[in-house]
Amino acid sequence: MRFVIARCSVDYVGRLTAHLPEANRLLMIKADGSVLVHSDTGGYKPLMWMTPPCSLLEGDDTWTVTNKAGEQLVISVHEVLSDTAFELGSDPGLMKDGVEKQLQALLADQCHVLGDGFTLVQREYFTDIGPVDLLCKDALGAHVLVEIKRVAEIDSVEQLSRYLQRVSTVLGDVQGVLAAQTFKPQAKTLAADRGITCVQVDYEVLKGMESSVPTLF
Amino acid sequence: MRFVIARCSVDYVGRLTAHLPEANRLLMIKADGSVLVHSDTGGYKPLMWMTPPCSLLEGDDTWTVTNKAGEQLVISVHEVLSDTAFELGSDPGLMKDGVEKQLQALLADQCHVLGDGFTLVQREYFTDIGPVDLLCKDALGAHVLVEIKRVAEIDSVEQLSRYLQRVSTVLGDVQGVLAAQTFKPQAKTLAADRGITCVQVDYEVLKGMESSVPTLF
DNA sequence: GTATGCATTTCGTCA
DNA sequence: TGACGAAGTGCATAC
Repeated sequence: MRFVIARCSVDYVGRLTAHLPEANRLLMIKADGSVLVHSDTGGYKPLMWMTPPCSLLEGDDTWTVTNKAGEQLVISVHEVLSDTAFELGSDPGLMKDGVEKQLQALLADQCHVLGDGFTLVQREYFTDIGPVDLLCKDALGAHVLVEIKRVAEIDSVEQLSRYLQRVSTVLGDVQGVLAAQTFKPQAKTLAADRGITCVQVDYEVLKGMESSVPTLF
Repeated sequence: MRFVIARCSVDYVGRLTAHLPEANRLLMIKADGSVLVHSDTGGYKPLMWMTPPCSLLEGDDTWTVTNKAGEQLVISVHEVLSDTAFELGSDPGLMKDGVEKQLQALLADQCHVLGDGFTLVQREYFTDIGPVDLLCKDALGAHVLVEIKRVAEIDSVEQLSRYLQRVSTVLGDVQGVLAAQTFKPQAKTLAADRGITCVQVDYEVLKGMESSVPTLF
């Protein structure tokens, strides 16, 4: 990885055009060829960048970064304050826990929390417009489609509505359940309007319940 | 801005939990307090980060970054390979051209490209479920709602559908037009199903047409 | 402060 | 490769 501190102006021409006036910034060139232009504020996101694969043509005082699609980052380097490089080696990558897939796995195991007497028929039930997170049956044996989100927004209700409409032509009358850790007010309102049940779930509680099962015996 | 090259392991506990095993990485501490952990690959996005406002507590070999919500980034620094800092000063910020707002302005001026004899009634027409990009009238004087996207996806159709349903109670029968530079197939299909017209627009052409008008006289 | 929608979204997965 | 959905989405803006 190479770090250049430079007084520079930058232009991006690609999906949009953008211009950065002259100022001191960090230019970061990664081993994979990607280039990031960072300022001292506005964490996380670079002011401008080019994602790999791309190539850097380093001229006398103009650097040009080009990718496959022909998008360009043109950096005019007016003064170099520092130019250093380090060999970092490859990164082992990171482990995540708590995202939607985990929630889906937990709810597949414990779908009774979604409704009284609910049993799992299938996880990732595929329709021709996409996969439904869970297909369950309620206590009376009627089918239930379950959509799982970390945060349920209005789009989640629309998505489940489409599934319900689609699946009803195959399975007949089907209920809908939207399960999430948090619900946006609009989502709750629209869900109620569509006859969709909202079930708030707690990831930590679900995880605790699951881990308690194997340790009990 | 401070740059530390270090052999470190990192843990994030917040909206999810994540762990980075020991490896050489760049730790970037910005003037606004934000902390970014970058590896030598995977451009643009840091492996882990904390966005401002947040505070860094620098212990002997453990750095702890905490934000208002109580989320934490815990960095175990095993070996520091480099530790430098630069005063970059504030950034003048960047100029953008070509995003949705620009497209909206251009189409407001040239709404005839959206349909024969279309005239603009109002830009950013506010409804109680949100603003409609353009309210137009067609050649016959009937109202038309226009939703503008750079890329039209299925959600764009849902969004316009909601507006149409809402506005129809006020303005009576209303047509819908979805204008975008590119359309996802699903969006086109659903739009056709809902009786919504899709109009593909070219940003460069619109811009050329607009700039030609004032220079003609 | 909360809610809403855009983003050069980026990023993964799967057909 | 293209399409689709999630993201610790981040981020600006309107209410």
